[in-house]
Amino acid sequence: MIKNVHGNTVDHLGGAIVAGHYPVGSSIPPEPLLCAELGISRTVVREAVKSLIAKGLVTTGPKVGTRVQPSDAWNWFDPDVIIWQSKVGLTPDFLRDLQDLRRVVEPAAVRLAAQRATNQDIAEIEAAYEGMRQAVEEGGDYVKYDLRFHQGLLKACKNRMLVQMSKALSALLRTSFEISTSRKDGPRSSLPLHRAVLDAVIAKQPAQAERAILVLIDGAHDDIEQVLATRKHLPKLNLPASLLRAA
Amino acid sequence: MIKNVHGNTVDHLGGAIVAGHYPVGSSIPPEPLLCAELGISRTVVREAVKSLIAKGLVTTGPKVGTRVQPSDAWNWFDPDVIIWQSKVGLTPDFLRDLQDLRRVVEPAAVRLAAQRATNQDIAEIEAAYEGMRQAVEEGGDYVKYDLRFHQGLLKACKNRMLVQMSKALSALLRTSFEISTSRKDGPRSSLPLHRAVLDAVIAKQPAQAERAILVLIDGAHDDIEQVLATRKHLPKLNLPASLLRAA
DNA sequence: TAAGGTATTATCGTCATACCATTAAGACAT
DNA sequence: ATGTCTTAATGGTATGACGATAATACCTTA
Repeated sequence: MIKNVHGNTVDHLGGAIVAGHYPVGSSIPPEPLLCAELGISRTVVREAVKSLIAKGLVTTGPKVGTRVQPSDAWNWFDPDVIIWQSKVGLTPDFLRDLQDLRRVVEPAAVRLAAQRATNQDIAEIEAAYEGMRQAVEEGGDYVKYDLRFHQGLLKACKNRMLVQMSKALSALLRTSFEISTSRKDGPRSSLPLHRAVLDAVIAKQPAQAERAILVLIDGAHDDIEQVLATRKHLPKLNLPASLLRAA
Repeated sequence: MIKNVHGNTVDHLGGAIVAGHYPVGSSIPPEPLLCAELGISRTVVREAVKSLIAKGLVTTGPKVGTRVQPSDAWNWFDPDVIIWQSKVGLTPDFLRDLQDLRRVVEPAAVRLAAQRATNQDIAEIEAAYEGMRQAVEEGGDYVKYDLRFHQGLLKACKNRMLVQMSKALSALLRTSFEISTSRKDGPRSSLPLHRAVLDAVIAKQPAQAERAILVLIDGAHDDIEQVLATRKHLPKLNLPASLLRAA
């Protein structure tokens, strides 16, 4: 953590921008200032800014400085952008967008997975399921295997775009899973739902698999809604840092 | 073209990587070599590489050099990556991935649009439709307005992620539209289908809108399949450069 | 006074050089 | 044959200089 100057700088600036620290359309401090503030050389600042440009967060130009782009120009599927947004707080808007996305992507993905999954894919998902089952019965990291289960599904549909999305979704999935897990008998009750999805995929029954995962997703959706409702007095929902390290 | 050294360098390297010029997992030439080959300073090379890292194309490390990442680690929703892939040739695989994606995203987006579109959104889509109609009857750039029509729909669903996707999809949409347009009475016959989608959105009938756009998509899908079949002897389908400038 | 062109200046863009840090690979010893 | 050490290749960081560009201020002129 003490080294990695470039990575830290990108994180710092990207996080600050996503956090709304710099108003959209305005310029962030000029390069020399950033050098001084962060105690780094101009080289690092410039390379960090280049990374931010590639992620669509800013544009640059002589005399105009480095300007923050409107948020709909950002590359919202960039894992870093998702992480930063998660860190600054999962606003209801952001959660709704991600829930929409999940409801769009996952059913379609399992439909494809039921048609295209290889034995290898199925073995991996089965292993993840086994991990979940063990976590319920003997204790263990349930969320970890839950994540692996869903990412296995996304991977099994053999579509690069959808696989890419699984990375972006992972932040939401973690949140979603953490919330579900923290509720009463979450894991134990959702285990059979997962089993149903997996069985349908193994049986190559796309429609059935889609129905099964919709149950799962809508359940998670309800959980999140409830938690948001009870925390409505808070402007935003902060995640423990531990949730954000895995993407 | 004579200036913009950084942009040109990113394009050059990114294009070469996506084109498979450097085998996955191997290293691209060391920085000093690239400086010599491209006649640029090391600063530019390094900043370009940082951009490529941000797009997920490569990783770097001392002694190991700059290594090309496997293609499923790339940020496939980055407009540049899409452009480069389009330039190198739309392989059947890539087209299939994009078709899948379109079939997943657009129906869902239209469903949401039918629920959330503002009058402003509808006015824009209506204007695009009017452009299409005029292009059919009096001649004009049909594809331009077709694109605008579909992007208007994506925009109307008020979801940042889906809007983002519209940018990535635009390369495919252009191809798709160009192909459809080049077939018999494509535009004239698809005009009423577009009208049906728009009417359903205006009437706030999500299910109906979804059905309507599925007809549209599957029609385009068939057209592309046919064109691919007749060109099967070609390893890839090259696009005219003129199609690639708009993303 | 108002309008338009010109000079100034702030800021990024590019280049060049030097030195540091990391690590893969090969030499060496056990 | 295996583990350890040295080393050299490569990227990482720092610094300084100059060019290019666009916003701003200023100055000229009608």
